[in-house]
Amino acid sequence: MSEGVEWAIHSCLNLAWVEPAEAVSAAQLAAFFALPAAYLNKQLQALVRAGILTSTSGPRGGFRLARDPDTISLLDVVTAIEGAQEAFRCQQLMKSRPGARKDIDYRKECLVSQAMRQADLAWRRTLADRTIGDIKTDVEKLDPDTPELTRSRLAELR
Amino acid sequence: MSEGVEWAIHSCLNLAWVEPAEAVSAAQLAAFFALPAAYLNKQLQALVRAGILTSTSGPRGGFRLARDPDTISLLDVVTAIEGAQEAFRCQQLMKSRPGARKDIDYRKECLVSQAMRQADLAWRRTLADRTIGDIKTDVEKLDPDTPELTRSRLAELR
DNA sequence: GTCATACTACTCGGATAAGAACTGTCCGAGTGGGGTAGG
DNA sequence: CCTACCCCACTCGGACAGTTCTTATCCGAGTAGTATGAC
Repeated sequence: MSEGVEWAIHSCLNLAWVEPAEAVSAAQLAAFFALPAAYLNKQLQALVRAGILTSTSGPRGGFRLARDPDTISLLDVVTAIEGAQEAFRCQQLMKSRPGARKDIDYRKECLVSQAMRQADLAWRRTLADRTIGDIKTDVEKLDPDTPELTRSRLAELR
Repeated sequence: MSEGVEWAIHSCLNLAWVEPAEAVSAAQLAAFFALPAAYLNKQLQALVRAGILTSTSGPRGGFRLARDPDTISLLDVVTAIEGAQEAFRCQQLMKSRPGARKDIDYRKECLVSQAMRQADLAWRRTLADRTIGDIKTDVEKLDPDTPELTRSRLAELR
């Protein structure tokens, strides 16, 4: 899995902690995490295309959450970066088996494919049940200073 | 995910359908599925290293299941090909956060990492619950001719 | 006919290239703000 | 002093290289079976 997923999730968390009216530039977020700015920008663009963030050009521009953090699941973020296709893609080896039929889509019928898909669904379900808002809340419970510390640190990097 | 995973699972299934005393060469399996022989051989070597198959050199040599199909889970096969490390590897971006502590291993403490690990565990649990023996049985229920057809087809490719 | 021996063909195993995907970088289009000059 | 205009710095966005991982290939070490020749 691309490391951009981790960058994206932590960036969304930071954006959830600043004022919704205020945009944060890719350069600020990159400086915050000590990451390459241009490449992080590339990942954030993917989040914009997925409808998770909105972007603004020019001075005082940057990225904002496009919707409430409670409506952004981890699966949304992962899908935005990695793409929607599942990790295991069936090549339909069953077609090479004697007695195979041409009219069957083995991506659905093959029992191996089904088992792998079932595991993939379990993974997706777990990620879909956890939102940016959840994690934001839980982090604040562990360390109540986080919102204020994050805001001030980002302000320094403007 | 590497496509070798699918090759490996289907190869194990075929090996489960031949006589346990009889070895099947990589060339036979490759011809069966119309796959590149040398590369399939490489994947099967990984299964040998993982203790799933045993190999024999020379004429009438090849690969055999190392143990009962019911004791070989899909997770075993996936792990043999892909490696044991989970897909999401935490880079500990939390360390860049103001108020972070050096003495904490954020690969365990970071809530993002925990959420991703939880999803990974759900995926692994699903794969661990499904064995080569399970699939073998289910396929035979759908098509009782499969064992005999597989054996004879492999014999042709000798 | 039987046994020992050498040979041959076959198989795995690891070392070696080609290709793709991920990672990282750079520059241009567009935008908003601030400075400046005129009223 | 107020306003309109122009310039500039800032930001995203997509096009362009470098690096790592996956995919694919090739050749050598070792082995089992077979043929051959001697006894």
